[in-house]
Amino acid sequence: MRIHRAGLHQDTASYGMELEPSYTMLEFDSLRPLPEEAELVVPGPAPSLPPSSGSSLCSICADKATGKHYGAASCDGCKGFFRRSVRKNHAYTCRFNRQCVVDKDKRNQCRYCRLRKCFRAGMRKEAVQNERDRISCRRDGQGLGTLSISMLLQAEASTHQLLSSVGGIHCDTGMKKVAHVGDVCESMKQQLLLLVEWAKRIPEFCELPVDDRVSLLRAHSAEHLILGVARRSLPYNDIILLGNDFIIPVNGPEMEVSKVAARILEELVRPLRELDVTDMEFACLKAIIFFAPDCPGLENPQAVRQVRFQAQVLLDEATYEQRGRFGELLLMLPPLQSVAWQMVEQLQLVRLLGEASVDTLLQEMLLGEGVARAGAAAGPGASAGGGAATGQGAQLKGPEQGSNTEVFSFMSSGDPAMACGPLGAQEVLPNQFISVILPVPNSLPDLPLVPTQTGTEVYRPRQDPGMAQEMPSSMPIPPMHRCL
Amino acid sequence: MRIHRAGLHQDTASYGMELEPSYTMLEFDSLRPLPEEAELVVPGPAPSLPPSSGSSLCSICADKATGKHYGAASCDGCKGFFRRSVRKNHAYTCRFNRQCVVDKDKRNQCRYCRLRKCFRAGMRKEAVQNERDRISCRRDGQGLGTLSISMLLQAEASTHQLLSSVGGIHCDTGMKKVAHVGDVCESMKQQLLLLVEWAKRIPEFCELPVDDRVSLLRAHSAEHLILGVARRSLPYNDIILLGNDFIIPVNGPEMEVSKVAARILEELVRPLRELDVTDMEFACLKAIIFFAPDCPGLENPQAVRQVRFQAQVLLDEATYEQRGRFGELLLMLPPLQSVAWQMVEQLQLVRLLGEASVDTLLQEMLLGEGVARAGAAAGPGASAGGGAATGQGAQLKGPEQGSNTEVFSFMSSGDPAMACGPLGAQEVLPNQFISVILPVPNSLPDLPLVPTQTGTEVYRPRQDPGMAQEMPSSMPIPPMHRCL
DNA sequence: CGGACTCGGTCAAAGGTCTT
DNA sequence: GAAGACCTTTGACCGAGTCC
Repeated sequence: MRIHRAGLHQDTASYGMELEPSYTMLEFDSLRPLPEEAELVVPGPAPSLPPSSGSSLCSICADKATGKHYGAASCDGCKGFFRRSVRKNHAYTCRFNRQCVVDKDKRNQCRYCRLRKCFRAGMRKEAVQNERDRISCRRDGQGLGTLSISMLLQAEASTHQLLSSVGGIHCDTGMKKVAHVGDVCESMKQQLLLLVEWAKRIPEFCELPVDDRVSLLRAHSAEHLILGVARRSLPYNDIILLGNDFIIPVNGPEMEVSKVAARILEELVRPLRELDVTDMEFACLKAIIFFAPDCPGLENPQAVRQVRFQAQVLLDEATYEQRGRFGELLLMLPPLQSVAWQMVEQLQLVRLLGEASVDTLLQEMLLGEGVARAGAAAGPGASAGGGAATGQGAQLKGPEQGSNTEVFSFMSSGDPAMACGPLGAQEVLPNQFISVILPVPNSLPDLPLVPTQTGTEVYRPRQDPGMAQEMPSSMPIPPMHRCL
Repeated sequence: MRIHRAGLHQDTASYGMELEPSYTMLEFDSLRPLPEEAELVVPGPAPSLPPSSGSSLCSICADKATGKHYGAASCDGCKGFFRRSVRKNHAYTCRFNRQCVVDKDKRNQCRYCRLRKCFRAGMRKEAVQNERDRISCRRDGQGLGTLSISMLLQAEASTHQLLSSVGGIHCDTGMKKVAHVGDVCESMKQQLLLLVEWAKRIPEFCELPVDDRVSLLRAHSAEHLILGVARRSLPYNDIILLGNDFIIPVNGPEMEVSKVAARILEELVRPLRELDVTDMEFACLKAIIFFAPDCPGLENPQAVRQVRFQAQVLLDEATYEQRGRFGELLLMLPPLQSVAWQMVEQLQLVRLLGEASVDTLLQEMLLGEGVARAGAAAGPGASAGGGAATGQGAQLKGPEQGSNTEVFSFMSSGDPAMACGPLGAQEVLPNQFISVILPVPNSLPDLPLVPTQTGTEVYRPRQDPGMAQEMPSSMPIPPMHRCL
């Protein structure tokens, strides 16, 4: 570099360096470079070619110089010696009279005199920089935790294999059938089973207590369905592609379903498409959603929080090349949660209307019903937390001190007959309370699923996770437990 | 290299500038002014320092910048480093915790963190060209907009002034009164007015069309209330401190209210306290929540999205020195949304039970009712979007093609008398549909607000933003419009 | 036309690597 | 651990298009 103006700091006086007995390197600070002629070991004649290449000789040991280093023409040896000495703050001592000859042959015989000659030749310790990063290409994986992107991608790939063999590669929308309610439920069931399989491929998940595993699987399963369907629908416009190759058009016949589809397209598919989300990012998002420490009734929320932390750091590092990308991805989660809730409401409605048979797995995972084994150990863990009756099944919060006696209550101001209709056809679990309000069919109730054009709203409470404690152990095992 | 200039600062004892052992430690100099601010703060009076006037600081290492390079103001060193890294497709690895400090002195100590910071500062791979062909697309825009942390902090401070004079500094919980329903509503009203004032101090907000301003104010007002109360309650345990100095104890008499309080404490206050959230971070979070592009009926969602983008990048930059902090902060938003919805349900319930008079402002902003002027221009903009009947008022989505005729429908299987009771006492807006389900009072309905111990769930639809178009213009101006 | 900007490239002199 | 031959990275400086 050319900023060697620092060499201009002149202190006239002392080249007569006094030989202080102090043996720290501090003493060299006062040394000033001597005129080169005076210092050259081979001063005068310089037989062959000193004048042409003045920089060819090391001004410390007269070896061949490799350039100027730290302010003085020097060889690699003296360069390295000076750097090591300064970096490590070495304190040398001369065993003789500090008048040792320093040349190519004898330069290693006295470090004290060699270093002193470095300073005299003009080397400055300020020119030695801080230690830098290593150059070697050691590949060190993720230093944090055990969660890795490759593992997440593998888990994802393994659950997609089944899918790809079914769906094939035919992006032709026109070839696909429009899904009816039963198709949607069937697809959801498939996807939920895949979600369980996905989770089981994550070691961090398998190490959790079984009740926590169940809680996590139930907590945000709806969001996983929505995220999955949004991802699958990325290549298309105005349609949602289900896992079983059915589609839901935005302007389909079943209006309430199409409304959810429209929100998926507008609030999720479109921004995800604009971001051009990668598989890696999807995998991380999925894990971030899955390992939700706020999930009610968790025995060990801190463990879950740590896994989520690893996942979000993984996503951060996977996206750091684009400013703001990480934030934009995480900011997809609130609308995802919102859309997922709306979908659950639709499902609740469908079940109550008897439009389709809602599988017990869907009931347990999406509707938060079914036999409650999860949360059995919620006792002290959920102490201050949980609380909150949590309407709308937000995050599957269950009131842990709520009533155990729950009954179905259903009513429609428009058609009271509907109230009791579907209830008989489904299993009503003991101690289960589900109340639902149906929208008023006011204009065109021609479509079976759509009693009204306005919003269809369903209230969906959750089971009490604490009530399992009082349940007889002989009760049937819920479907999710059988999966695990 | 500029280490030569280091010679000017006379070193003390340690010439062997060893690595500071702390250089990988967290350093929270979060008050470091942003480069843009630094420029703006010293606008005019710098005639004496021409060299420092036009030049800013490198946004990566704070060395003197030589201009904008690849999208970020940077020094020649970071410029060259970025170019080499991109050209050679280097993949660096941090030997530490990926939180290395990157400044003028230490920028060469971790290439991973340096490159990461280059991206964070706004450098883009695409700006690195391989050959000598100039791509004419210069003037890439400002990169980041005009939103600044100082402005956000000012807006925050100005709305807190009123507050601090009221609340004073008495952390003695015992001295405060337990809030009743009316106190809670009163506090909410105060805070909502402060929210409006806060928004009006943000230039980006003021530049939006009036309908969009109203939409934004309504969209996430409940979350702002919850975030504010959580922040205010940070120093306390087991109580929630309202803005008007009342408190809500977790084990208070009004159980449903206390349940919300418990969720606030557990899901929001506790993690926020563990993070030790700063004012700056709160300010950014508030803006991120506020500028929600998914807000229904927005005339110009892209403008809102850009502001939110700026806000989240600001938060990212304010937190980048602590690994994972940005993600943890953003991951507070889903539970915040969830708790906010539950609070709105409680409010809905309170109003229906006639427990307290719910101000029209609360109705408009929190319950999404009242005169609908917002969304009047929703016509083409909300085309594909919105859709979705959106139960539970998720993000205030309103069905834009839904029915305009909405009626109250209410039912309780336990106490039918309650169904019609409160409805008479409240104003039923025209074309309004509100259906609410009340929990079954099964065990101890002794508390007025708490009909049941189980979850209290309220269904809360929103008004149709599109219906305003058909409304006569002579209708009364809603309270929020008067504020603006 | 000319100065401000921001690309690309250069290469002395830093750094690190690795065998002896 | 030190020495030093050998290779990589850094960044100050410069030229060249482009746009005011």
